[in-house]
Amino acid sequence: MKNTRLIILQTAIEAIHRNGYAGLRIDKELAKIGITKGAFYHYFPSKESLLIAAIKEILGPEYVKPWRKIAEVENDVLGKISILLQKHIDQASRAEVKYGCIFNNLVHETAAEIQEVRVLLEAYSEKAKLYLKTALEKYKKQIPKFPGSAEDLANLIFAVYNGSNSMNKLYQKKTPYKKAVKALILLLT
Amino acid sequence: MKNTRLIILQTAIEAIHRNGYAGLRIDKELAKIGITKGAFYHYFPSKESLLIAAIKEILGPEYVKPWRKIAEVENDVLGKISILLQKHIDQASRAEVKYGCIFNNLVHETAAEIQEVRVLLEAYSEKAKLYLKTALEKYKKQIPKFPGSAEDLANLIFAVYNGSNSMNKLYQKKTPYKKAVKALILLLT
DNA sequence: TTGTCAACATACCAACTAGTATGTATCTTT
DNA sequence: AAAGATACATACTAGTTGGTATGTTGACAA
Repeated sequence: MKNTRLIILQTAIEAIHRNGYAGLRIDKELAKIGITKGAFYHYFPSKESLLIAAIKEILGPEYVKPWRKIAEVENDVLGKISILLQKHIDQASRAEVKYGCIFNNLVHETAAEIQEVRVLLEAYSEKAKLYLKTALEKYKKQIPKFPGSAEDLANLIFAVYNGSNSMNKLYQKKTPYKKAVKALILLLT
Repeated sequence: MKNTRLIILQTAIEAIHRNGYAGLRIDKELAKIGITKGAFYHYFPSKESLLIAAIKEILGPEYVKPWRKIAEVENDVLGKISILLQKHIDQASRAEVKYGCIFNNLVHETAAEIQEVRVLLEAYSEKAKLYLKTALEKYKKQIPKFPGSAEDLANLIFAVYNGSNSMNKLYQKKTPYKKAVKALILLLT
């Protein structure tokens, strides 16, 4: 079983990560895989449908995953959040620092242009933020330093998380974002 | 005096704001202005040189400006920073919420692709961050709640500032970022 | 055995797009 | 006033790119 469709999806995701969706050249990726346009248009009616499938089947769920785990945590929420924020960058390969988080990149590139994609990305992002908010509410006592609502704090953490993408891409190194996370945790503990 | 060059720059900036640099179609913008390719290539040797000129002459200085003012402030740094972060979104037009901050957009779009542009953007960003850091160091006593270094805090504030762009574009509204800023200020006062 | 359909391959196109080659009118300098 | 330099206009090209129309092959159902 070859599962050509999945191979197309994965190859496309890698390419989008490097060059963005607009920069994705279908022909070239197909040539790399060793198949032709016939195969591609057999599985996907258009380039845009490929993007939507990639988000729905792979990128969206992957983005939400670590945040869902936060909601399942029982103790030391702050420590777990800290680790999540750190991991986001520590585990990032050189390519990921250079090219950024593909989910966030797509927000920047397509949100203003393709409504359907924006709505999709928003849904996954909201889902992730809700997990975070839930965790923060559940263990509010563990964060005595913060006087505001879990909603506000969740948005702050998310802003930093999103900001990391800009900082990594711009500076091509991890230190600025690391310092930001350090400062945030310092303020909360 | 017509100053065709400046008109090209401003028109291009608007178009880049809407469609990104890759999405900028030189011909179409020239048609809008009512000039031809002869004029364009008289002033700019290439599309890329147009981008670089736009950053050096307009976008870079504009980006740094509010941060320089922060460094000149004498009292209530935190209040001034809060206002800066708020203004960033309060004064933003609907178009700016939809299309995001053009400077930050360029970071996302071109940093990984065009080294020269990345280095330029990094320089302006560093300049702005240095102003912020200087102000924070100068009036450290005004922020007793923060135990870390001015460097770390400056990076946190910048991460939030950068994150705003993602949040606005994704949610197409100002509230999530506003909540994030609210939480940050709450933590610092 | 024949018909159907999924899973591709081949060949082609129409539209676009940055950039170039060349021409020309006006302005400036000498 | 002659000689450039400046500020454009016109016309064209070479390379790309998403998408389509059509053909082929093998599996499987009837």
